Amino acid sequence: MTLKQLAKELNLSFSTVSKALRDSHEISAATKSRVLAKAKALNYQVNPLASSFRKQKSKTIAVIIPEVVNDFFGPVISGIESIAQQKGYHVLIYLTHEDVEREIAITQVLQNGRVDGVLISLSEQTTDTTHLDNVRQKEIPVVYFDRIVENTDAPKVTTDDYCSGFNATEHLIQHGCKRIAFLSISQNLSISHKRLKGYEDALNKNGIKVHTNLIISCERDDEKCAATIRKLLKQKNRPDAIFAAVEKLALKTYEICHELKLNIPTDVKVITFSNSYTAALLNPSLTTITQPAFEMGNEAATILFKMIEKKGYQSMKEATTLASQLIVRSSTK
Amino acid sequence: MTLKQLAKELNLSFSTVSKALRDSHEISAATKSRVLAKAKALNYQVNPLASSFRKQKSKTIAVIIPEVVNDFFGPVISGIESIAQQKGYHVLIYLTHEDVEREIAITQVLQNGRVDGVLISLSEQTTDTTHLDNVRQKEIPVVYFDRIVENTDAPKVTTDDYCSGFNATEHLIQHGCKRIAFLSISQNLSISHKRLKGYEDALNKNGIKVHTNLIISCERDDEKCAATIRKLLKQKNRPDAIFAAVEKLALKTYEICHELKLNIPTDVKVITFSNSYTAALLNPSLTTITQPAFEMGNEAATILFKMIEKKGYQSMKEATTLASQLIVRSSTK
DNA sequence: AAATTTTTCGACAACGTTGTCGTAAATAAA
DNA sequence: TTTATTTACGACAACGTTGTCGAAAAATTT
Repeated sequence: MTLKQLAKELNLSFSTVSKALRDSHEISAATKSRVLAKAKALNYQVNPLASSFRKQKSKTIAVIIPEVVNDFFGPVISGIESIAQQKGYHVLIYLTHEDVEREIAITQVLQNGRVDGVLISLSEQTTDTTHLDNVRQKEIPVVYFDRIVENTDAPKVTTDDYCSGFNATEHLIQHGCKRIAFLSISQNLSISHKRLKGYEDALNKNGIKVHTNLIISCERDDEKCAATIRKLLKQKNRPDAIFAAVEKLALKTYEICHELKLNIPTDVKVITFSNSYTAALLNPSLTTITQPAFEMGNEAATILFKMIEKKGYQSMKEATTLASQLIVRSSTK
Repeated sequence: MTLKQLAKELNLSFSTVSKALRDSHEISAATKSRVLAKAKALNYQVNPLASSFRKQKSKTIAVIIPEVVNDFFGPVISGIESIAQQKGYHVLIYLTHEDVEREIAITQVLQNGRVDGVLISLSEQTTDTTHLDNVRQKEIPVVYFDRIVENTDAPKVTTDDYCSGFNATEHLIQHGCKRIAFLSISQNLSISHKRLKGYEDALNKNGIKVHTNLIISCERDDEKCAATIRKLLKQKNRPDAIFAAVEKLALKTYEICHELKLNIPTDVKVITFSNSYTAALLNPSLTTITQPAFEMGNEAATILFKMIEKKGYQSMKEATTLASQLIVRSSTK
């Protein structure tokens, strides 16, 4: 059932029918309702491929994320999707698997009208973002969230990573910790930087020297990761607290502590960034800095749609910061 | 940069250029390489909107799932996306939030060429699937996964829910349990049915009477859910084991047990379907039936692409069953 | 009643691509 | 050499929709 067929049924020109369906002021109320009724009766629906092609608007956005196998990106997607569904937009999802080459390949494919906007959380390998600047040059708005890049005038949505890092560290210090190790995954990510800066500043403020050998960047590989943590906790001068920048590292720490018969929190206190519901149920329950993941998706999508809908999106360069929550549980008591 | 502009640069007709780019046998090797070189030099990319429209193929599939905020659907998406990326397809994601009306609205939107295929895991409210039959009638293949519908000849991918239910129950019986409660969320879902059937058959086989008041279907609402479990565990004749059909209910059980000072596994043993990595780290570690989520996404996508690519997809009606894994931990020892 | 404006609709040309068909030129078969 | 066949390209018409423009008909103003 196409527009032309519908028009023939109605004895109207197809341009009239088209305008009637889109509630154009050029069409009388009488014919509008006649068209609408017939369209409903014959279950006519516009062909989105044709419509998108004609208008050069896809009514689709892309979400590019490293992976979706943790408790952070799931809610983020949910937050994005709820706004998109509201606005009548469709959501394409792409996973980079932390691979910058894939990230580049994906952005390449988006450059030609397939999407009207892009939401991205960078891969841990990404240092340069010309591939995203290329997208933006094609008038396709880009919003960064969580894993952002600093030196861009594109809008970004993050949580207050510096404050969270600072507060988490002070929390440990207040509970008597002197040798606090900082575990993160990638040196490239701005979130790692900021969390680390918060950590360092908190130590300095409290008169604790920053030991670079307590600042550890783990590999992606699960085994190497475990080995690093094991080595850290086995050394004579072992840290009395672990501050993990990502949940995975905290869970590995739990495993290793169990293996080495180290008690949490007596021997080692543990704090981590995490959005996992099960943190409260761990043994011992895990103190977390929990990010407002759903809200972050929501906020990023809202900004993106503003940019898509208004043309003056060039002006939108603000950085939005959402507050994370420090949830104190047994692992730091 | 369009095809026409590219053709003008090359002093060729745009149909020649089009054919050269798609490696048509009608074009000589010499001009092909000339075209390809120029296209690369000018960074020409086909307009996907135009191409899709012309061919009436979107190179896009839809994934419709209830939600993405648990450890099951995340890996499923990952499994789907990896195949799609391989095949050069794009993945649209839609969340029903367990709402059948939304599910219907979503399928409505997909009917007109926006996607070449659909992967779906039904909402817990869905009993009737004419909305998906409508999609299939429009020659758009549909593959069901995990939360499927029985009475359809569309392909379906599930895990061996009956066996898992049976084995989990026998596992509890072998550990001395007599009063095993079965907790699920929806009566509509075929997975719930099958898991329940496995539970019942295991009881019968072992000479244990099936008590209908131990078969409990929880509401979606978190509070009501907790109240139901609390009531169950507070009664004089309380069950000595909980078999949860979904992870959420097992975690709620943990919470309530903590609240009521009931010891797991001494007072109550707990087993659940779950894909959570943290199950091993809970207090006590949680015995799970773990589904091969990533593989399920992979398998479903593979079948869908076969149907999309071959025209003889009408013949594909098989049901694929993947094996789940019973991982015994402390909560049932 | 004439002139002007508004309302309401139809004709038509895009949007960029793909596939069919026609047709020269080049090659092969008669 | 003539005829048949293949090769290599161009012309052109779609695909279904939207937006511009023109023009009758109706309503309004002079």
